[in-house]
Amino acid sequence: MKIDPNDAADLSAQIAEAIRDAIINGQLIVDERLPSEAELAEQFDVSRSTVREALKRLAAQSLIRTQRGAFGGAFVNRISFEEAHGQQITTSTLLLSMNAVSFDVACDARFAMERACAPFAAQHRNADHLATMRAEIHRQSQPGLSDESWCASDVAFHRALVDAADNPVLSYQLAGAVEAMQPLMNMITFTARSRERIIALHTDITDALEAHDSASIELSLIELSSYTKTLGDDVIAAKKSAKQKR
Amino acid sequence: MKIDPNDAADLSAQIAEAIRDAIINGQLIVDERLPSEAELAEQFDVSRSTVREALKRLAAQSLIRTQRGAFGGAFVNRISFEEAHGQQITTSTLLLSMNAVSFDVACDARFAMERACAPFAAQHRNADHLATMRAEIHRQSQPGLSDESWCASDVAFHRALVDAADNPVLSYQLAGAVEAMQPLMNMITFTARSRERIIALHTDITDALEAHDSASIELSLIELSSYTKTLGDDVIAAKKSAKQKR
DNA sequence: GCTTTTTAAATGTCAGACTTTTAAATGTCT
DNA sequence: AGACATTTAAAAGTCTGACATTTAAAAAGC
Repeated sequence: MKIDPNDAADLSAQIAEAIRDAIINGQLIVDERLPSEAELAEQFDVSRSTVREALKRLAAQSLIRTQRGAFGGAFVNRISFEEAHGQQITTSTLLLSMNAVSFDVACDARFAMERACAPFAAQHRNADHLATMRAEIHRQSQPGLSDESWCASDVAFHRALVDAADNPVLSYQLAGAVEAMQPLMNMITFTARSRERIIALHTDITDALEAHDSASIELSLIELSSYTKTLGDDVIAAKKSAKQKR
Repeated sequence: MKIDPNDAADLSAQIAEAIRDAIINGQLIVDERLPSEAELAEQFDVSRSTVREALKRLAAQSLIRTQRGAFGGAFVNRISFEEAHGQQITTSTLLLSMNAVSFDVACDARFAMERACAPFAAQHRNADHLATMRAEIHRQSQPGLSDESWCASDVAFHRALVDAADNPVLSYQLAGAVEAMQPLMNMITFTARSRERIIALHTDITDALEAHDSASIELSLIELSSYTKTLGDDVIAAKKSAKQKR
């Protein structure tokens, strides 16, 4: 593990990179303890503060965890799906909010990926998934449900659909995309009529899932996608005309 | 921006979280300059080192960038698709290598997401995408191509297919998954016969893409997925029997 | 043999100094 | 007046050394 003296980057960034590389190509294995900060400082010939900044960088990416006290130190972290999922959400959310991604593009991506789950979900769904989805549909039917609760229930419904695919890799990717879309979805005010339409599609999806009918799930998702895009575009159009009036 | 004195976490983690939250709910906007390290230290009533550790955490997630010199400082970063993509690859790669994800599960996820691109790719593909894909097929046909070059060409081919969908959100998610699968794909030794089969499927995909025939693309991808899984399973079976002999 | 106390190693935090980088401000020359 | 060189100040980057806190093992006490 060496650092390049010609590299223009900061020392702490170089050290973080060296350690990250060592983890990625397996020179450091999961749960292995790194040398102490003092030892690393000596190895890299830098001060302890510099080593610490490097370690904080790695900790921010869940590559290591630190433990205080005797026999503590920095350990290579086994990154869990949950942690990776959390990072995905943060990154995707910011990406969408900062890059003027159009509602349609985000919506297309989200439902396309969800559609990708359909065949697996149709195959692996169990009673729990169906029960969750029906429960969320029931909640969505309650009159007087706030927009916020509606959106939360919508996420829960789709999350159950994704989880039904029983593929952690897909779940992690998808759930990230679904949640990242939430801020955009929250712009939409769901009227009673639009809710009714969405609930009908949710019911279709759940029925098709119960019948192991992947093709029907996909069809309903396509409809749901285009309907959602319509709603989103309406909101945007309304905003634009309000701006022109001013 | 306050920190909770009852929070058990480290100060630098708390400060990083406070600033991250401020960025996410838009209290700090893109390209806005944060107070200097000295000012932040005073605001949060901690030492400069602690502030610096917090800032390094944020820098590791591309949430801020720092610039030295007068009128430098820490600025809220507009996270680009490319950066997000890079983080995705690191995270996904580690996730797969550390969590004993089965080849089949990873393969399913990868091709499912790729299949999700098919309708959009069929619609938006242009001559460039087709040319890239045909060029990669040509490269793949060269006898004596190393396994490494074969895999690189395979990635380039699928990347072109994904890019043809013309949806940056999909590209970013997909390309991450495809590249994260590479270490697993590299375990496979591609024989002349298996290469021939894959090239035939690549050709089918490209032809279907040219014909705007989304359904055929999906069919070929399903075949490619199951064929890839067969190859992977063979490798795993061979390893197992070799182990038993020992 | 169990409980309590001690101890040492490690991270977390702080204060202060010095170095390097950078862009604006100032000065100088034509 | 404009172009170029120099100065300067602000800010991040780094280093040193100290102290606080946490923690688990080791030692002591019963």
